Amino acid sequence: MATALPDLSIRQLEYLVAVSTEPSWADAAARVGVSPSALSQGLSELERRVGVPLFDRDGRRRTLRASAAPVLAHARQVVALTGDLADWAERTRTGRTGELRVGMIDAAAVGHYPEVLRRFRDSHRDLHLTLRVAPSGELLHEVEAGDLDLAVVVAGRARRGVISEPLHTESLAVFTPTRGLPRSTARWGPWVLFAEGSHTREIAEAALGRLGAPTTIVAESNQPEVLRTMVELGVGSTVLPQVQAGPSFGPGRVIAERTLVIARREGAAVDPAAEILMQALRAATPQ
Amino acid sequence: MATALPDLSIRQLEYLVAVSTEPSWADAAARVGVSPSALSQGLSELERRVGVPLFDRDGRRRTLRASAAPVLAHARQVVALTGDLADWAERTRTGRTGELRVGMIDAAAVGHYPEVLRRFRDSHRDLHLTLRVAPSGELLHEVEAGDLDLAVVVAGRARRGVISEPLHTESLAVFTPTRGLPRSTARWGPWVLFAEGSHTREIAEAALGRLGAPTTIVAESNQPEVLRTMVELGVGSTVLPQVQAGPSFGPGRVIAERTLVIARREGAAVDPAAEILMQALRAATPQ
DNA sequence: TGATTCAGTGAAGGATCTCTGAACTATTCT
DNA sequence: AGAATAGTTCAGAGATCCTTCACTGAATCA
Repeated sequence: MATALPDLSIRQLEYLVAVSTEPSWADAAARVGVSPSALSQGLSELERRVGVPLFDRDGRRRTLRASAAPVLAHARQVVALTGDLADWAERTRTGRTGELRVGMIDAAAVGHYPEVLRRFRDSHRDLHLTLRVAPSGELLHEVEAGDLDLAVVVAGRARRGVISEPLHTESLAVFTPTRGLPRSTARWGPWVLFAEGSHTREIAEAALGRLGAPTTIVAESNQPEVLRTMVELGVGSTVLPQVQAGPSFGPGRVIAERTLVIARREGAAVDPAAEILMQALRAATPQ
Repeated sequence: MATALPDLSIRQLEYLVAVSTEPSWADAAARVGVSPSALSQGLSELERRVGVPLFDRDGRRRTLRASAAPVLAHARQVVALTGDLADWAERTRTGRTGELRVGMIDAAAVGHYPEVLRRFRDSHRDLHLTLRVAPSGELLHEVEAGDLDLAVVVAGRARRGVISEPLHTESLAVFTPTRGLPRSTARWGPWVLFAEGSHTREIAEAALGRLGAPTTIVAESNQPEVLRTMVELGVGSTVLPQVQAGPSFGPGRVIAERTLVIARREGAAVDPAAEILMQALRAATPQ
């Protein structure tokens, strides 16, 4: 039962299979890419470890004994299984199989990287990719909990257990219902901003504070669509990244920057598929 | 397809299985009888060879990732298969399974070693043992052709491709229908002997020639039973080993010796079961 | 808060494996 | 008989694997 298992190497089993298939040992050695000497020694070692005679000597030739059939069958099976495993590993390494859970804030998913996502999805058909779009805070929480392999969020306070890598910096600008902004920042506002807890809102509020503008909030939402509509209706001004302002507004007045980062759970091994997607994200980022 | 297979050692796969079963790596190391360090290094090496991350780091602890499941399944399967192989090897090594083809001349099978055969058969129930009883010449031919693993025959001319080992020497004696043998060897005979081609007949004829006895043959058979009956009927005298003369005759006059040998095919690996039977034969031989 | 213990890692060193290349031997071919 | 073929053995280089020992991070205890 709990017999110590003989430490047969896959290599030796391959030798055995090769010898059983090829006409001569020299051919077999060539097939497994090794010198005839190594093959000979390896098979002697295999025989020693199994502890049962496997070959008959016919002059200088060694031939497989009939009684070695079970060993040969074992070798074939293990070699085949290892081949399957190698295939699986190769697919996993190239991100062509497995599972990948990605989180992105809406600006990343819809504004900056929709093409990257589409291409990645296309070229990894068998990869089970799930994309979750939510505000940074929520996504970071899920990364921390191990529910996401990867997330693109707005940089904020460092969060323990999560490491992040800067990806893209963009400016935040003020957009107003009227044609221009008042000269005096004291007459800016009131505001229609992202909801409490949003990193971008924190950045905007801090910037407005520095500029001496009042920070009266008259409406909030996490949907930029909603914010834009409010502005169009004249409810107030908003602070948005360019990509989310849409074409109906002018260029806007830049008041701050925000940085998108790739966040991953600390200590988690980097899944090959995640690595590939990260490469693609970096490559698709201007500058 | 023809991807080079990673040379995963059975050892490393055992480590993986142990780690998946035991609560801590230290326990796992103890179970496979190795230092924690060796286990740690072995698993790192396994991970490197598979080329896919298998563990997550949780502080100083490493835990199996869910995505490593296929590797673990592979490891379990290969370890189980290797266990089966080890069992088979153990059974084969102790002669408890497999096949063994043995040849014996009748004197050996019926006279000298019936008990050895019975005991061997009893203690190796699952061994497929076939026993062929025939004259030495035929048996040697079959040994040479690889149809027998082992034969007990009368020593004769060396035959190429067959090696033999002396087992037992016994005397050949003359048995006559009358109470005694004539003084003069010239009046011995006529003879009832083993058939042409028998080693024992050759030995007997040579001995009779040396003694100056006539070698007129009046009957021949390979069955000692037949020879004995002929002698009882007064057809002639015979030359037999003691064991085949039977109790109805006196001690007989010793005129020669013959040697029983164990013959095996040259170059053929010694089957463990054959080795065990040979031991038993040697042990059962007096002197 | 700091000491202690536990689980695992990393480096050094030695034993063992396993490969290559070269010399060698038995067999087969011509 | 001599050459060619097939396989083995040997010595040595390099890889691998294991042990010991020192160490770190985390958890626990006081």
